[in-house]
Amino acid sequence: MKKISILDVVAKSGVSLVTVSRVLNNATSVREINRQKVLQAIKELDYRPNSAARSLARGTTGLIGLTLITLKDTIFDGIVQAVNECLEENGYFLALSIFSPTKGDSDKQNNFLFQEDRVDGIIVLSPLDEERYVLELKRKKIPFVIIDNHIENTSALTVNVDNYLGGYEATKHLLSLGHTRIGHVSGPEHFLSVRERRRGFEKALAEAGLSPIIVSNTDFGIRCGFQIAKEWIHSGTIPTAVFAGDDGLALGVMEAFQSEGYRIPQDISVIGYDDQVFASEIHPRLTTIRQPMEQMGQQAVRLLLKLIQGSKRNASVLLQPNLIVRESTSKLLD
Amino acid sequence: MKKISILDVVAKSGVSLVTVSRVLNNATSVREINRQKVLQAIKELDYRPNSAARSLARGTTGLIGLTLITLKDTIFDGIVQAVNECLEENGYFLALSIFSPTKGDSDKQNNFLFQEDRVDGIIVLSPLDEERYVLELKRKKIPFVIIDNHIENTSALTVNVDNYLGGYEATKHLLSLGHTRIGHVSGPEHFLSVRERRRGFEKALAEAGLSPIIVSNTDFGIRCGFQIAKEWIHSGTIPTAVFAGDDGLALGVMEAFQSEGYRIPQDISVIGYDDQVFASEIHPRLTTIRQPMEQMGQQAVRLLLKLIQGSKRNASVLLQPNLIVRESTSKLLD
DNA sequence: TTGAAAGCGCTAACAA
DNA sequence: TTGTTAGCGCTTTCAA
Repeated sequence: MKKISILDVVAKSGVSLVTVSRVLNNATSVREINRQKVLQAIKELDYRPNSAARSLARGTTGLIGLTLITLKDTIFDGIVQAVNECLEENGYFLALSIFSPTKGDSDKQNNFLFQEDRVDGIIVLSPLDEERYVLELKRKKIPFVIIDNHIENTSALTVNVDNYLGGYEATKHLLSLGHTRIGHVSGPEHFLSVRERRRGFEKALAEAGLSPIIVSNTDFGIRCGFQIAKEWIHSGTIPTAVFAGDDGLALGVMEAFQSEGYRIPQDISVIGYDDQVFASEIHPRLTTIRQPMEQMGQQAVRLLLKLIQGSKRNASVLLQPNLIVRESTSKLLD
Repeated sequence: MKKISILDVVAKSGVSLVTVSRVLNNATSVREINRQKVLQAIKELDYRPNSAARSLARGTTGLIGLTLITLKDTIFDGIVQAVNECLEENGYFLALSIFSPTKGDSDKQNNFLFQEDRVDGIIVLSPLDEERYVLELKRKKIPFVIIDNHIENTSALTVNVDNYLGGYEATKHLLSLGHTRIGHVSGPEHFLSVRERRRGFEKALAEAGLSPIIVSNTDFGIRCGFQIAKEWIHSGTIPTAVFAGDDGLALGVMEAFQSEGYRIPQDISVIGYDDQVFASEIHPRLTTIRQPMEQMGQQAVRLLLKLIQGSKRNASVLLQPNLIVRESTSKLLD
């Protein structure tokens, strides 16, 4: 039993190969009766066109790649789901690929899905080794868009969320609740997003005529937040509100204060960043800054498809984050 | 500037097309001097073979697909990384695909990466609509392996972890710490894994001549665990140790007890299941049952490649979970 | 509205 | 060790 091809459809339907091809591609110039014959034959044979042959003849694959560095970050889900849906609507398929630069030596770094012309374009999600990555894609002339890029003034097309604004809004929220003793824990300095969030934080405080009560930077994650907050407590500098640079840090900070007998939010308000899955599940539910995942995915697809269609004059996108007020922040009690 | 093809390499190197092809495929039968000429030409032209043409000529794609239902589950990362690495070692590429059955109506359900012969085989990770999925893959004659299947006595090749054993070991751990008043919160009954874990739990207790102090089943997740534990507390039935059916439930249970003034693990021990990323980061760090992700990935690849190579007599794999003792469980104090 | 013919870029017999 | 010759299965001019 061999693989059935278009020729089998030709034989069964009685029309020419070209006509079958036309039906497959929804060409209008096919008499309805012939179209039905073809459709019938296709159904009976359970025929599906060979994609390699199609790609070869057309010069395109209908596949869009999206590279991820990890599956451990639950905020990616929203972006990827949106990209998936959006591509589907446009007749493309999505293929995700894990790309951890730790693994790939510069030699074998092209040893992944996109070494060859397997995709028509790529969406790069929060790349680690961005510079080299961009260079490689440009050299291969693969259309691409970066979501959440880390390099300032990149020449690549990007979709980003305004981290400065996020930090600003988070801090304004704490200020609006009456807090004046506000601390900040942030992630590693070398992330552009980290610096931007802090800049927004400082700007909001400055506008209120205040200074941060305490600021620490560390790595992302629950344990780092925990440790920093413990240090604060032991140093005797206790803020009434904390802006944490990510939800993991926020959770760690809450745990640390709680373990020392402080109540959240009655004694100390905490706001996070990202709206990870756990943010809305823990107790108290975490107030945080949410990045508009759906929009990020949609905009990236929109940009990429325009790029593929040869459009010039495309512009990078900067989206706005949203404040999600939940239970971990409250009015300052006196 | 048009796309360069093998013909350009032929022109530049001076040897025949077939020889170039042989060099590309590492055939041994090429004189070293010619091989060098070809390699040189390839380098100068920055030539890379067209994968569609290759696939068409060879009849295989060199791509393996892996379907995920969500990126919100951090335990998938280990499996996917292992699969990625393992495939690479075997000369294959990995393409992940999101497949949420909620989206796909039965009509357009084939409207995803694997509708056509785009991959040589598929690894299905924890499918939701397993039955239909399996049927579809069989109909299309795509070789596949399921990791973490939910249907008992499936005819498909599977890689699973022994959930019965996991539940048993978790409970033995609590027993070995001297606990006798042990409760269990589990996920939805319709998951095979949920039933198996509970069976192991009950078996271990029975062997010790004990009965569960309290058992509840609910949905997975932090909030459900929180709620159940609150109910227990209000009902006045307080265990000294809890086996939670997943880490989210465990965290929720801990939060609930802590919020009522109980200390973990001094007053109550809690053990989870899965070893999610947060399990080792929260305070106290969660004792849990870990599924051997790397092995799962490796075994799935091994099975799938054998299947693709036409091997008969392949057997499904059942792996053993591991107890990870951390800080959320301790000896019963009296 | 249809069809014949010429590729798309590569691999794989089969000879030489 | 090399090269010649057919395809792989489909799309796409170009005529009819």
